Amino acid sequence: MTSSYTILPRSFYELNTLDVAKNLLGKILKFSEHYGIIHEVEAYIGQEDPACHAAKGFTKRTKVMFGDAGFSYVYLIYGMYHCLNIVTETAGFPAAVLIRSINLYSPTVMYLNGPGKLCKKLHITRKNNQIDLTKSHDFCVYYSTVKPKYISTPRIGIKVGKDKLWRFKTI
DNA sequence: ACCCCGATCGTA
DNA sequence: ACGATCGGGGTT
Repeated sequence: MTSSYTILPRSFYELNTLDVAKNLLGKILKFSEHYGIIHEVEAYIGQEDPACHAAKGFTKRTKVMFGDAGFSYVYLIYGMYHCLNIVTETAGFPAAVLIRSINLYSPTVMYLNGPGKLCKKLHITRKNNQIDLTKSHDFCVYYSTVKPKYISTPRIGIKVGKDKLWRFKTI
């Protein structure tokens, strides 16, 4: 018996960010030899969202968020950890989904909670920034029919934009 | 050149 | 509760 994986196409990421975030729950993140089920995400939406890096406008760092959906946005946080995001919506509208935790199931089994720990374990760094996840077969997200139930909460670790319930976590 | 800040995490 | 550690972005 064979199995095939479908890479999520750009159209998956071009929807509004809250829907993309929820839809990413249960999908399979592949990076190099690592495979994990996405368990927790957060949405960062546009220049009006004070917690979104793009609230500062178009800069060398945020330009990827202003680009096409489906690209990786990886940045260094607190001088020692990296965070992985996937760009959403249309070019010109800066938004992304932060991948906060995954259930790693291959080649090792481990629950990676926290965006910094996730990137450290998978060896995702700024070198993996601005990669087209709809084209790469080494860094992508696979389709899955799983539709996990989830809870919505404020985003973690931010000082502004706490009123928005834009964190989605599989129950 | 200088300063402040931060989508984190491990330790206490 | 707090420090580690450094790049981004604004200011001088």
